[in-house]
Amino acid sequence: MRKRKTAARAGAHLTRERILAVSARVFNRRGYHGTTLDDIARALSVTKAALYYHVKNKEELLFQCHQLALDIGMEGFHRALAQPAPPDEQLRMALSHYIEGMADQLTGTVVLLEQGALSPRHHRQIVRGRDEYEQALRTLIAGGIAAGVFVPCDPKLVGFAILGAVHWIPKWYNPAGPSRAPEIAEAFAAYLVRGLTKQPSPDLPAPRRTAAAAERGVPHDTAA
Amino acid sequence: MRKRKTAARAGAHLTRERILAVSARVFNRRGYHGTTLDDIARALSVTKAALYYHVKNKEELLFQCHQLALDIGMEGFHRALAQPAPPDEQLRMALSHYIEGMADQLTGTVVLLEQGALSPRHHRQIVRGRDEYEQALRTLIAGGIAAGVFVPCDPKLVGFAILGAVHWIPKWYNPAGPSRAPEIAEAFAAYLVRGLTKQPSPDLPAPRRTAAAAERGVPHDTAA
DNA sequence: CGCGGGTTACTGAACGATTAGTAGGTTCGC
DNA sequence: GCGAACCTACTAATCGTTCAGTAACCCGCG
Repeated sequence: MRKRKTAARAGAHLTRERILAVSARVFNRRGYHGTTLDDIARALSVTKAALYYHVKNKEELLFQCHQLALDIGMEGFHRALAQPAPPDEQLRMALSHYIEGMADQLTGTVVLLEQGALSPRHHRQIVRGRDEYEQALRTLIAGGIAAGVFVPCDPKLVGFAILGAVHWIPKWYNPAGPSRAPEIAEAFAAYLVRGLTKQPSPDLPAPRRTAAAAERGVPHDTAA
Repeated sequence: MRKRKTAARAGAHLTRERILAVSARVFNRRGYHGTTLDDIARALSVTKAALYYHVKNKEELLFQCHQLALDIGMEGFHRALAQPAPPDEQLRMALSHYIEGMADQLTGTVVLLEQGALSPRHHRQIVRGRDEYEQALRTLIAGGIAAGVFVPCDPKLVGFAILGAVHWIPKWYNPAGPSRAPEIAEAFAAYLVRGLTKQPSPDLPAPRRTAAAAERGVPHDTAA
């Protein structure tokens, strides 16, 4: 796909993966336009010019982040739909995969956060991918309703609610915090699916300690 | 609070409210740093310098947006908690008020979207307000669990899920679109509360037409 | 009634800081 | 000694902010 040949050289600190992961984190924290290439370079302990050896420009960096996020999301969906399971179970799987992927690989990337940040060509491509993802989600929800598993509702609005909850995760997720990615994925998927299912499903995953003890929050973006 | 005396003059197109509402919309679309004062001025059909007659600077504009969003949120909570109603009904009221307020008054403002955009003083103030709001939400959820109305779960994580769903609304909400604010507020509140309640609550508000017909999406940030 | 000082609500132009992107040199492993 | 990987130092452009001016309007004074 790209010119990578013998890139895993000796002192090659800078891999495409590392650059993408760090960029995504900084983009999420400070916004695309609020992030300077020096910010990213500093987070990678290199200079700005070193980045330009690996990536074409800043916009391309953002594009790759979006593309990766979409790929993770779609992969989760395809896996879930391939399983012979009821819609609620499929939805739970798809969401769980997406959330874990976002948290682990990217520390999250927000899809199309800032309009006008991507070039028109890239914008179209990402919008197309995002629409596909949203369609898949709505179709799954509508199917669940038709099958009598889900409560009647507007799949579009509920889909937006689900995506909002998931896309917001990078805003508060702290890899060093008390909640690990799999735990979050499980809790979110359970809660978000439970709002749709007709049958009273089993209890949501409870916190490790008492519910009251969990009220102390992660400071999230306070601590930076 | 301000020096406004006879401001409702003849050609006074520019009111504080209008500036805030328009700024919030543009900030939400393009991000804080991605928004130039010329963008906002153009949306208001004035020049950039005219803005400086009404507001101190760009950062102050963002601060006011955040403050207004927090005020709307907290007001909804206080109203809901003042009612002698069970936790699920209180939560529904609080969320509904917040969502309608965001959509109507501001077309939404995203709380603390870009770190480092606010001055340290303003940042502290908004973080304090946001933490209060989150605490109120978690306390309400925890209370509902203790009262046996809500399913056992982690109030912190579920709270994040709810806030994410709500804060994401400005990203796709289109005042000219098919879904009006009260409808969205009702659907969201119902879905988000339903994921918590033990008793199988009545069906979610269904779309006006068939569920399948609603699958055609608003193009949202495609159309701009 | 008119006229003049004062205020409100802006405009256009400029400045200064920031920052994406570049040009060209340097180091290090093979 | 050669090229991959990186650095230092710069440029060009954007954008927040300031500032001097100005048109329209209000109010009191003669």
